[in-house]
Amino acid sequence: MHSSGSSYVQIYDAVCRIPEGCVATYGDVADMAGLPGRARLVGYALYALEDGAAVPWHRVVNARGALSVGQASPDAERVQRRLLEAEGIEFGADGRLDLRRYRLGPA
DNA sequence: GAATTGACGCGGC
DNA sequence: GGCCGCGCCAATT
Repeated sequence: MHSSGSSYVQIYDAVCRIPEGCVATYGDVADMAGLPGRARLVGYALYALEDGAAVPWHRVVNARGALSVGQASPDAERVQRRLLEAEGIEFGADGRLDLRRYRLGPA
């Protein structure tokens, strides 16, 4: 019934759990969503997000501390960086952020 | 219905 | 520390 056969709702819920001013990797979100090892599914779920969704998708970055949104929309990457900086997250000269400082605990 | 791609992660060199 | 290859599942062609 309410399962809808899609675990994407779980992923969206996990992303919504990321506190402001912090970021999480695709693998972490997958783990929080109960999908260990399915980091790619997280990317698909966020890609399917509609413009205006109540999901802080900009707080999701790859394991390298960089933004992968550019692979889908080069313009979206700039928007993501803007939102992260607005939350107090600083980017390095290489366009990457400090995961050891902003990344959430695996749990 | 099969083959390919894709908002990734990790181990190995 | 950076680059290469494999694995994973879903959506698209």
